[in-house]
Amino acid sequence: MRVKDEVKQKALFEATIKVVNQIGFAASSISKIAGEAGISPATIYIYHENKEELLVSTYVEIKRGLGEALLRDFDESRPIRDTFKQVWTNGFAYVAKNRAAFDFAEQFANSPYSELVNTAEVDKYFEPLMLTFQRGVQQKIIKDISFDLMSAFLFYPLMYLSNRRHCSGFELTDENIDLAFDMAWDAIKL
Amino acid sequence: MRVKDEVKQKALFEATIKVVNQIGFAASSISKIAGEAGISPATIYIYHENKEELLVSTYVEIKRGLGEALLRDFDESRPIRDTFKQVWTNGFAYVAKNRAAFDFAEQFANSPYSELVNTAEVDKYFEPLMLTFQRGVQQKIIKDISFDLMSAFLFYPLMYLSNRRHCSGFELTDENIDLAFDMAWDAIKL
Amino acid sequence: MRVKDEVKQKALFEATIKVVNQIGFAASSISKIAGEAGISPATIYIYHENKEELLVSTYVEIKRGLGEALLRDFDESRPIRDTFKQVWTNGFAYVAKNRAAFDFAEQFANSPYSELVNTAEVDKYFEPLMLTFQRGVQQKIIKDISFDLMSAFLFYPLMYLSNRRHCSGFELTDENIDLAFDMAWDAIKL
Amino acid sequence: MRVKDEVKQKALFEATIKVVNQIGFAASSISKIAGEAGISPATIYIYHENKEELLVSTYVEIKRGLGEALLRDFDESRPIRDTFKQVWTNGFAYVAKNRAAFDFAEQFANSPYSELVNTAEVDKYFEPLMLTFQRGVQQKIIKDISFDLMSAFLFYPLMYLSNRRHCSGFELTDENIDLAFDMAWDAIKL
DNA sequence: GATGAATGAGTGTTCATTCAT
DNA sequence: CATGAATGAACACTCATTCAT
Repeated sequence: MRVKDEVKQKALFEATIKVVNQIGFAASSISKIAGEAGISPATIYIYHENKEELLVSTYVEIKRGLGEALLRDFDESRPIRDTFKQVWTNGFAYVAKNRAAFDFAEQFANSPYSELVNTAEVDKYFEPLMLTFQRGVQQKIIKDISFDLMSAFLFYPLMYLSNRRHCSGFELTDENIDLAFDMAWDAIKL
Repeated sequence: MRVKDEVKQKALFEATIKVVNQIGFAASSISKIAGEAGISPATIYIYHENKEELLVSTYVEIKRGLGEALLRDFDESRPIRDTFKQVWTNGFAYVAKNRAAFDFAEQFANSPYSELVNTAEVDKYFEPLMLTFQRGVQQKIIKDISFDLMSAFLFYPLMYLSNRRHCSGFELTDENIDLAFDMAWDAIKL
Repeated sequence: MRVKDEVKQKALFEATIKVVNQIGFAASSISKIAGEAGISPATIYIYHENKEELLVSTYVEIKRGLGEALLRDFDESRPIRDTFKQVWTNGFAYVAKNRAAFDFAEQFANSPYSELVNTAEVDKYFEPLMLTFQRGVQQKIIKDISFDLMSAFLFYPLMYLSNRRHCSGFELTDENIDLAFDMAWDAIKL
Repeated sequence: MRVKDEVKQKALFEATIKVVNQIGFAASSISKIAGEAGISPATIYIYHENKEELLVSTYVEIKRGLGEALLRDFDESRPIRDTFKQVWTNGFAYVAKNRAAFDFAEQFANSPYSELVNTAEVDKYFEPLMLTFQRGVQQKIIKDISFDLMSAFLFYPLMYLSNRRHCSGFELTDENIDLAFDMAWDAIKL
């Protein structure tokens, strides 16, 4: 893979997301993605080793963007609850702005492709959150639980509530988002 | 005339689940499922209209079993917290016993196939839970929230914690399960 | 093949004709014909050895009916031109009443299945015409030509003009039919 | 990028004709045609949208060739009878040289595929004949009949007499061809 | 006599990928 | 760098036919 045209690279990511969201993982094909991106199927193989690598790197790219978004205005000096609330709000804002990318990631994460992801790389994008969580535990503000357990009541509900497939009834108003955060905080706070 | 074989019917469901779990939704094919079930691909079309219907009915069958499992020893006369705790425990017990079915359902629910499910039929299996939830709200034991919002902090964390793809770090010991339930209850209780 | 239910036998012929006309030879299948006839595919094999034999015998049955129709009111004692004119009129009347059967025969006759027909048996149904033709030649009323050559200008134009696929512009009014016969007769008369 | 191969294109047409003639429309398949042409079934889809389009375009190509052949040495300045005689002779010459193509066209024209043909395009190839016919009617050399009616006694008998399936008894000698033309002319001349 | 279950072989078509240009 | 041509392998699905009931 020779990196040359960054515009094309980006168009390719977007086409991949669009096609997968429109017709699903199973029906998505290299030629359809190429068609959507306005390039030849053969050209994809200049930018990506194979189909698998295209999908995985698209996912990682999304995760990178999500990590960036969640950490916007991140300020460790503020109280831990405020920090998490900011992340929570950022999360819903990201979904509102990047619905397609989010939907793709949800589908991807539940497919066997997800096993091919370099988890260390992805985790890196969320490291500050991990550290803040640990600080919260040490300061006895958060329950003495594992990161997974906290995620189950913080990040995962966020995803559930944002997922239109699962949760069409939840309106993403500021009020509702605040209400939901209170619930999440009740779950994890000591 | 030979009689339609219920054993074969069941073997087909199990083969479908197994294949999808092993190689994923996208790579699963009728012929692979048939091979796993030890029958001819053509035979599948005697039992199911097409691939879609095979997958959907497999999912609905799993959901039926899950509903049944969650409602085991269901007793509305007990305190609402106890009722939910029972459901919670039943849920983890179901996953422990039916890991494959659970994994299939997780993948299915995040695929576009999920749009083909008759949601009314599936919801029916979980109706008593809905009613208990509503009773909890009326009795001011549970926060005044929608069913979706409660699910985000009760059923969905259960699934997350049970999902080995997402959450390999959480050990499903009784202790951990109890701890997690406390968190869920903290989130939804008034 | 055990002949048992003549009603079913007839329904089978009609279903065969209908299906072939609706979807064409290539797409016609035993199961579709069985469906149209309201019986099981397996039952067809009680009445017919295989698909081929079903189609061929349907064709022969049609030809029998056509022969019968053409020879209605056949009277060798009348002038030869009148005899042929009667046959000509009968032919168009047959098509008007048995459009489906006619269309089937046209499709069949141009397929390789036609090679499987016992031509001697079919020719038998049209023998009186052959004899009248020969009489016409002997009496020097008709040109000294082969039966094939006469057919090319008598029976075949009849079929062409009746074939909606080829000839949608020709209206089958009595006047047009008379006019066309005059042309046919001009061609073959001495 | 490899260049689309015109030789392959032609081989494909010929293979299509050959297979259809050998085993019939109903039994002809893409893979058999590909096998005959010495290419992969998938390659056919580079040259043709689908099976239907392959068959239809093969037919149109044949019709184009037939039109060209019929109009060889076409000279409107000669007497109308001579013009038609020339066309008639050309027709039999075409069949003699292109038996396979002719047989394919006969089968095709009697199949439901024929409905997919752009008739305007095909008619164009035969337009000069149409005009000559109209001139003949105006000059009161030919009966005042429709083009269809004339075809029934000119082109169609030509096809019948050339069709080995229908007409094995007619020998295509010059003498017989002349004799048959006299009959056709008797039918249509005023 | 009648039929639904069963299947191996086949259908038209699309796939991910390679390669010559 | 980019691509259209090419393909073996696979796809979902239907076929004609058999057979136990």
